Amino acid sequence: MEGAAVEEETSGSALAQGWCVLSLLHNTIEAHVEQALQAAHGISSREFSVLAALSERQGAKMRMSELSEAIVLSQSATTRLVNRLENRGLLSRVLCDTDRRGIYTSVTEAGHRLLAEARPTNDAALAEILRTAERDPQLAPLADALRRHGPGA
Amino acid sequence: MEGAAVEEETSGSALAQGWCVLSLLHNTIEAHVEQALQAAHGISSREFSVLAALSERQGAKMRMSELSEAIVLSQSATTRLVNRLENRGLLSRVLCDTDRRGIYTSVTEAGHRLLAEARPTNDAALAEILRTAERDPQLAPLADALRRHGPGA
DNA sequence: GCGTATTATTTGCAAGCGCAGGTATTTGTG
DNA sequence: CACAAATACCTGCGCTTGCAAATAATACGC
Repeated sequence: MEGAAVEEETSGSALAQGWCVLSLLHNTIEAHVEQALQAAHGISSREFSVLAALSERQGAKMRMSELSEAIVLSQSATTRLVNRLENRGLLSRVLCDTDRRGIYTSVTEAGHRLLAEARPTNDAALAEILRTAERDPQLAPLADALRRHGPGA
Repeated sequence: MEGAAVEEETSGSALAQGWCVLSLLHNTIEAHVEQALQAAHGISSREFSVLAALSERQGAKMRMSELSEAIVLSQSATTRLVNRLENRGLLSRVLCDTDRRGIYTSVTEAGHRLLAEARPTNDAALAEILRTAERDPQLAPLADALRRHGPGA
């Protein structure tokens, strides 16, 4: 009786309902991962994602505009995010010699080390919150899809 | 032009990779929906979700703490978010008479009207960005799961 | 080469967020 | 009833964000 608090029929479309669930799942995971990363390594979820995204490029570098697109963040926010990480010595800016407007952002040695340290924390937090999510009937379908990382692929 | 830019092998775990994709999908959808709702009705994606969440409760009301849990937001942010919506006349606070600490937040008539107006915008923006997402091989699996709103359910 | 449009990045500003701390109310212990 | 602990909500403060405008460099037309 008391477990049946969420029985709405969602007067919005099925798509809106799905988006609502996706959003809920995302926000829940992010909050959990954020806390874990912040507590263990002093970096935010977004900062981690920047390091992770960059490290997956050859040379671990990317242009500012590419980066902002990759993490879906405004260019101004990306500039300051990179500033912060640069000030902590985790990233460094490298001028592009063929186009002096362009700036490559690259992961430093310290950045690679921090990323290597933080990855297990990230994975553990992810696994933990996903286990929890899979127990919620509303979240379970998407959570499963996430775990399997796509049905066909 | 450079459509084949995403060929990384993602040195992180499969879970981390899945989370990265989920995050990308979420942020992309949110950015798109945010713009649509803001442009057409002057409300943010979060404000819409508050109205939607409340309207699905009988009486269209909820306690502050319930609300902050439902939309995964801190209590302080929830307080101010409700303040803003209250100042616009979309929500109203109702004191709980059995526990004078508790406050029910309820959707006003104007709030219901705005929600009714904004739903089509929300649905259209959602449908549009989802069509786009389904063309991205990286996003397609999750986007499909979202459209079907769960494989089994 | 000169001037204009375009592209890449940064900065000013106001708004929203989380954390820590504060107030008001209820609950539990005696 | 008195008092401490817990609960529900609000406020001060610093940080991050997005939008719009500024800056710097390239590309194009002439």
